[in-house]
Amino acid sequence: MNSFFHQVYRVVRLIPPGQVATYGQIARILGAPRAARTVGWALHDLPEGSDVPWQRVVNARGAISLERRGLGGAVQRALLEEEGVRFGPEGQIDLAVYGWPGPDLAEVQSLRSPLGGEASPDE
DNA sequence: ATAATGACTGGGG
DNA sequence: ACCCCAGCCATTA
Repeated sequence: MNSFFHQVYRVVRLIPPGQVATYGQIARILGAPRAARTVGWALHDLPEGSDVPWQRVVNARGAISLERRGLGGAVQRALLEEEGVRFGPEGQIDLAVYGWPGPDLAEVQSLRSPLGGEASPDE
């Protein structure tokens, strides 16, 4: 399945340890700048044993959205701290420091294509 | 095909 | 700067 969800997973897998991206940023990379909520849903749909580093995705404020829902946000925070990400007094991450720059423009094209590695000759 | 949902975001009070 | 409200979008029922 080459759904939007799958594309989200591809991008998230590119985020290196010690860095974080926002839902909106992922959406923007995929060409759907207003689909931030859908990105969050994609991660929600993620199975436990997946190889997707879901913990590296936070909201635009640099905070963990899971914590607001009262779920295992502590787990996400612990995983990030293990990677070297430091949290502010309000439990917020300084995106200017730990924010992921994003993939190269060339990478973006392959991310949007049906195949994971090869880019298709459109646009 | 229509309606509801959600790990979001930006703007207004 | 903080809280609240309405918009947005892909997936599901």
